[in-house]
Amino acid sequence: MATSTVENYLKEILVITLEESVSKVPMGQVARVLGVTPGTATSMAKSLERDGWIKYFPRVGVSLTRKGRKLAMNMLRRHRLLETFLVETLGLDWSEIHAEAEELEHAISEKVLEKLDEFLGRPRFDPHGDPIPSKGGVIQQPSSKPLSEFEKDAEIRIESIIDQDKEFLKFARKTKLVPGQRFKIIGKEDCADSITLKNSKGKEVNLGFRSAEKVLALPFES
Amino acid sequence: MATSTVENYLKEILVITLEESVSKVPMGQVARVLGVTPGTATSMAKSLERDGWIKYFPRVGVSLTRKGRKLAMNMLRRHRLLETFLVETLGLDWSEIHAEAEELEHAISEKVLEKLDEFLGRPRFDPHGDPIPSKGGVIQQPSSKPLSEFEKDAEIRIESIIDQDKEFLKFARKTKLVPGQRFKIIGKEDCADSITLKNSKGKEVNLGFRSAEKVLALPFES
DNA sequence: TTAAATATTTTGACTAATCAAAGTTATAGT
DNA sequence: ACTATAACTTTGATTAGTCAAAATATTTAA
Repeated sequence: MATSTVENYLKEILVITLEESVSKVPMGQVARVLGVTPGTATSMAKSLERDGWIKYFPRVGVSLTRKGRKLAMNMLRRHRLLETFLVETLGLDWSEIHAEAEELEHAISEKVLEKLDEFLGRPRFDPHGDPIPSKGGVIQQPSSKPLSEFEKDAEIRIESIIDQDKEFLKFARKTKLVPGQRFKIIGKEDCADSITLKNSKGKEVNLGFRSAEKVLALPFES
Repeated sequence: MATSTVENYLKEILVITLEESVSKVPMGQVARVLGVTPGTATSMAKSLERDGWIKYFPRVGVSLTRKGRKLAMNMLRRHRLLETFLVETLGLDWSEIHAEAEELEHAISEKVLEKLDEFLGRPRFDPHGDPIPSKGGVIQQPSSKPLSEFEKDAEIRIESIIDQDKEFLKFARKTKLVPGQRFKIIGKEDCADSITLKNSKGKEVNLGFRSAEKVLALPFES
């Protein structure tokens, strides 16, 4: 049986894998999201590999095995169902549910989770708009489309960047135009070939249509 | 902050203290209820004393400090509120809620607990009929006594079931021998160690004295 | 009252998870 | 291409919680 520390490592690795569409997650990133020193992450990676949860590629990163991915998906399901419960049923504030679910997800049994799912009416998205994996670990990603196809005022979440151009990727990174980030389309001028985005901190980004076609995004329900 | 191991030790010490009306709980009993070896219980007792949760009297036993009792009461509150939620809201079976609550009680925050209490309508008794301590740690004990101590022809209302044994709880549920139910004692044979109850629908239940001692009831005036 | 049984404590060892700090390797920018 | 910086790994230490088995104390019963 996995400890809750193991569950956390696997879940975070999965989340990064999904959000950034990568197969190997570098140790530095693992350490950062888990709030541990790099050395801790490295030694944990070895234990996780020993127990068959991940593959560890020294100085490169880690990827989930099938077994690890299955457990991680299950954690994500728990987390998102719990967040839904906390908002829908208990009326907690949007900003506080993450930390709460983070604790509860390790304690709730499969049986209680099932009952909770049923009680909530088998929701397919959590309060953040993220999809809730099914019991079998299948996650239904709503199909994404290029930024250029969204309308003004749409709220979106970046899904992926098609382009491999180094300059553009640098720009994208600098402006936080990376997978997982949320924006609102506050301006769209077809005649001027321009789209303006704004993130939650009020920062604005301008893109031409040619660039906007290279950025895939999902509609986001708040 | 107390780890969940600490929380468990304190809660179990409190439960024994309440159930047996003793002030010091011997280490052997602590070890038994927590499922650890005696040596482990002893070394844990020292840590708990070092951190001010209990007083440890070598070769005699342990008692809770004020600080320890406060935390233990809070754990009992969590446990019983969670059991109530699992039965009332999620419809779990009576016999399975103890183990579930045992896990969740360490993960639920004070804030979520408050919301849960509100959602449930601030119940004062859990599904077993045991009192739920208030937020301040006050517990109201109803003056109930074991079924075995009532006389023939007495009319009673089941108050709580002390035993946690899965088989007995299943039996109790099947025969409606649950908190709130009313019965008349239609037979009591001291020499045969047997008690016979009848409910308002005429259904009869037979219990040996050993089981009857585990069922607390209140005299009921019709 | 003394030996046997029972209860408790001590000792030494182990695992999981962590950190700090030193050592190693890769990357990036002139 | 070479060095400075960033990323990663190793090493040695710590804490919580546990067990097995040996040592000690207490209780019980003959």
